[in-house]
Amino acid sequence: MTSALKENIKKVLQHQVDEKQFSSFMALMEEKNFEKKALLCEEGVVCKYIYFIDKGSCYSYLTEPDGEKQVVQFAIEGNWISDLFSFFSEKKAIYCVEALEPVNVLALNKKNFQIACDTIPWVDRFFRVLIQNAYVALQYRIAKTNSEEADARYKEFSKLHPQFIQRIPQYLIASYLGIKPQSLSRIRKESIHKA
Amino acid sequence: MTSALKENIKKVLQHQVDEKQFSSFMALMEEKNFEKKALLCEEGVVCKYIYFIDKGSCYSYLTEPDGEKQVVQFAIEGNWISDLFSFFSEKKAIYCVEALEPVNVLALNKKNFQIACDTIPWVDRFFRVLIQNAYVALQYRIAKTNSEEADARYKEFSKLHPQFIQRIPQYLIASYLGIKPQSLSRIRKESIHKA
DNA sequence: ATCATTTCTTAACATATGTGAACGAAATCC
DNA sequence: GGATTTCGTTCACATATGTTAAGAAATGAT
Repeated sequence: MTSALKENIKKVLQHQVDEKQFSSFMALMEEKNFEKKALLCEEGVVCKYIYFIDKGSCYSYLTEPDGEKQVVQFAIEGNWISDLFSFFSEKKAIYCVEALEPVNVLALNKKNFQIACDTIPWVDRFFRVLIQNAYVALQYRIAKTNSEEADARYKEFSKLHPQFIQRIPQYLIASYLGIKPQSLSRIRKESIHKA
Repeated sequence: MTSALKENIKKVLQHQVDEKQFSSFMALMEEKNFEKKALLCEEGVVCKYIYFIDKGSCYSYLTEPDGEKQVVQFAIEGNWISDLFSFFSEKKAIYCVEALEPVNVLALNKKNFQIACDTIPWVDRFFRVLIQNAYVALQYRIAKTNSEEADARYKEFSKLHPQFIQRIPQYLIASYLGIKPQSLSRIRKESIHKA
């Protein structure tokens, strides 16, 4: 259960971490399990944890005034997910995080997050780099969302996240790409013709 | 010259900072001036600084294979801007940052960034929160980009950044919103009719 | 297995945004 | 201050995506 997290830390920091320090970090995390469709964070409620996905998958979404769900992020094994604004500000969440499959996660609450940052040398830096990487990726995603048409965005998404294509319902991928399910269906059909 | 930065730090950290520590931080920054159209970062070149805008404005953009510029961020007095990926990884930048008006900035290079993080207690946290806030805002922006039509996006942008509307050419705002200048012109015309 | 629910596909039509071109206004350059 | 370029607007037409609706396919429950 711990090895995926260790790999993740190593990848983000680009170096190995001390075994004992890693154990202290692990000790601050709670193992939790959720059924499919369970909510890990809920809109309107303060989000108490940031989650590392050990097994399974989830996604976060915003609910529009008209009830539409707008998908913001997907997360599978090895990814982190939360409503960061809510977690850090302790204000009500604006996103929901929902399990797509049964999930096992390591959950870190804010008190333990603070303790980890204060007592384990690389933790502060780890989260800074983690968020930094996410920010950089998001900036690129928005540039592409604005400049490319839907078929190119889908093609890039498939290439970048082939695992997601397998495991995530198309109507959620459509939302993530900013189009309707019918449009994604059309795009997929056309891409088969061309290929 | 220093008061804008002090305000910025206070706002991000949500508390005052020690005067002496602030001076040490300031001492690590270089004052620089750029003419309109000058490049603060250039695609293909490692971006050596992160910039705090003291006076003037800039924007960052991606250049598409067909030569189109895709605007990613605007920055005016009190904002930070850079190609963060390039700055931290020391790899070639994928964005350009260009002055929209003559600008005065405080520029922080990577060596000094490290020194500041290592020697001034709140600096590490300051940059983490800064990036965190930017990440949260971007996530919201992409959700809206995907779910709202161009007229609503423009309306929200005007409301959120009235100063930008005054100072930034429309064709750049159009790019930022993911539409063509002609479409923005049409949207503006229609919004006058309705109002 | 059967039925109910959810997800995906297809089609005809509606609408928003893109494209190309023209023009004038404004800004910039000598 | 006049020449030149850049920017904003408008229009007619092209195209991508949305909408509505129906049914097929897949999934889940009993």
